[in-house]
Amino acid sequence: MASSMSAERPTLEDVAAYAGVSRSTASRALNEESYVSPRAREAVLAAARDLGYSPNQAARSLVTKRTGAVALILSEPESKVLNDPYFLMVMREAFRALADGGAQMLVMFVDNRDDIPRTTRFLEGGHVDGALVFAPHAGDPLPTALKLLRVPVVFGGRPGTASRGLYTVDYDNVGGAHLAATHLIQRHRRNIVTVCGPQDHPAAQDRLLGWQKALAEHGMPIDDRAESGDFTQTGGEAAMTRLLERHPDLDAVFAASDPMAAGVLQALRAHGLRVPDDVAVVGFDDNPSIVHTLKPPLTSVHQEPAAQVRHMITILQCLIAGDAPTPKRQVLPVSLAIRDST
Amino acid sequence: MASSMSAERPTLEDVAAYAGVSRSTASRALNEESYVSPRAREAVLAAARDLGYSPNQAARSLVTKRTGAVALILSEPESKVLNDPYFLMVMREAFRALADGGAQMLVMFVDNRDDIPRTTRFLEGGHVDGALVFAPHAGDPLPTALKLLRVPVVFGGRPGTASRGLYTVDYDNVGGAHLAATHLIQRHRRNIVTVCGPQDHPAAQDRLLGWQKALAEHGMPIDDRAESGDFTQTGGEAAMTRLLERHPDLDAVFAASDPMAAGVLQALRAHGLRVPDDVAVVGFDDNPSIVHTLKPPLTSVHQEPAAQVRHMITILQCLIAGDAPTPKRQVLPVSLAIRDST
DNA sequence: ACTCGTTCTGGGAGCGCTCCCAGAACATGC
DNA sequence: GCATGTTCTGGGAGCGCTCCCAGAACGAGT
Repeated sequence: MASSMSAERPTLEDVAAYAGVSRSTASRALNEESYVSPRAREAVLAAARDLGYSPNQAARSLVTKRTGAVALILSEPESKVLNDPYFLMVMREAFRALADGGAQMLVMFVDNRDDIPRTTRFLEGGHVDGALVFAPHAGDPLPTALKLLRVPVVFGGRPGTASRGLYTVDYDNVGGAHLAATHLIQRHRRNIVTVCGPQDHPAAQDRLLGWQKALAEHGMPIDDRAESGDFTQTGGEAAMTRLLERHPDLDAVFAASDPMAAGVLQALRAHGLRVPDDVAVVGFDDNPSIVHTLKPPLTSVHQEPAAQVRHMITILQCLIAGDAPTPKRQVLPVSLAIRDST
Repeated sequence: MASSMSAERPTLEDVAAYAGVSRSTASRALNEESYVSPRAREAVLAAARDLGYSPNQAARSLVTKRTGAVALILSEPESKVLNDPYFLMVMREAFRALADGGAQMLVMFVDNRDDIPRTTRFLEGGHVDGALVFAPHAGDPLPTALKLLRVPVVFGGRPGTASRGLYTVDYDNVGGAHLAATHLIQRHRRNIVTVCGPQDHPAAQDRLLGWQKALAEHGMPIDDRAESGDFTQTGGEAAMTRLLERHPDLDAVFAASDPMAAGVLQALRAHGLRVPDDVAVVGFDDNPSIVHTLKPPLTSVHQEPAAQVRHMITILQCLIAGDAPTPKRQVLPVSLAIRDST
């Protein structure tokens, strides 16, 4: 009763037989190598089309030692990631860029320390050719753990722990904050405060630093003028309220993220202050789904997640190919998108 | 110069040799099969530990015809997904549930029709054992395309097109909307409107239907009392403004999503109406990052994305194992989380 | 002693592919 | 004619694993 099922997937051998050539020639034709006669190539491609052939990845990667897959690792506690459209943009861009290069994207979340052994074991297991990692938290032990592996890894943003020697693609957070603060100064604001991010975040540290630098360059006071939010809207609102108590006469705010800027606007409205007439506000991220829905539309430091991800993938592909690109740390420029809030 | 590199990954043969048994016995010991003496099993496990052995997945799946990977396919245009924390919750839950079962999660986005061939080709290619698909849009051609494949597929939510014969795990949208409207009626509201979702969305259709049913059961008017938002906050605000013009004396609103409910609250505030004193508001989704930040906290129809995803995975695993679970269409119950907005 | 039955073991085959290498086919030079 | 390429082809080997099957080892019953 062993009648041959038509449901069997055709193999390379089937394609070769159908095309009247050998397995080797079929393989060469499909992999677009040289040393294949046009006649043979045509025949093989036609056969593959007719039979609906698609190569068995398992067999291929068994010999090439390549899986054609890349892991995207997001290391942030659940609550944070859920509210952050940034990660979704990153995921989409990564998927798209990888798919265009014929690679698959394997997503992994790391919620807590317990997930780390599983993650490293997985990466060591040879399931993927490399990994893109976002671990924005300073205390995160993941980067250190991954450093020991032989798997190529590229980090998005500056990881807080032991970033030395790692491949990273970061934004110019210092420069962006500097840009924002300078813009406020040019708008003749003289009483500038900041709602900064949590200082266990390298990105938040850099943004605070840039703000401080710009103000110091113009001889303006920085002490006691920074309040930390937690990168969320409610956190931004609370921080702004505290700042207003301390500096009732402030005339400009640099918020280290767009959601916090939204909170800032709320707090200002609650205090009866007009934007930008009484107080100018700048955000950071230039998140399209936030800046345009706010009233007034928010001036914000613009960064390009797509560019970051594509950069990371380029570097990773070099590493996978065996090259060691320099420099290890790349910093992408940011710009300022000026709107009605300043 | 062919000195053996210590960087070489150990194979099963190495483990067997180290343990002093054969390849077959080593395989049996590691795969926890019977017919292995305790002595041999111990030796093999110790050897695997000592050598840091992890099996080559490619080689394994070449013979087992299983990849141990499942695709998660999200079919929604970019703009929608970015604002929707629902998808991120789904992704995390799916990752976690699959990882616990030893399976990998491969994420794919389908933005437009052009992505469909790539997606089907990929699924046909045998890269994954099955797929979880979210395609909430009614016109989406993806479900029909996937129907023709031999790969097990389970849908989240009722796909608009040709849902007959597909495996689906949906929420009781009709029941949830009915629950919400009935609750408003019990709160002695007599002038109830709804901000419904886009009617090319099966879920939105169901929610409108449930609202209509509840009102009809109590002999209340439904004509001219539904305005469509696009599931976003701004859409909800606009729809509410239109409803207020038409029914200035309305005293309750059922919004078919939480973001739209947020817009409803904004519009009501702009019209100087108090919630819940003048107007009661119910949302849908019970999105934790929305309902608690609104003022007042929002009464909303509660659903459990985690339960949905786990259900989908259970069914998918059955299908992969070769079973055909019945019924094909599962509907999960929803409840009402009552807060201060009603 | 011998047959059974059960538990355990090792080797062979083979999954579908890529790589290597020997050699065929063809053109080009003297 | 023969030596010398260059282009093209097919078969063999082998990647690391699982499965099958023959047979060893061991006990228990006659």
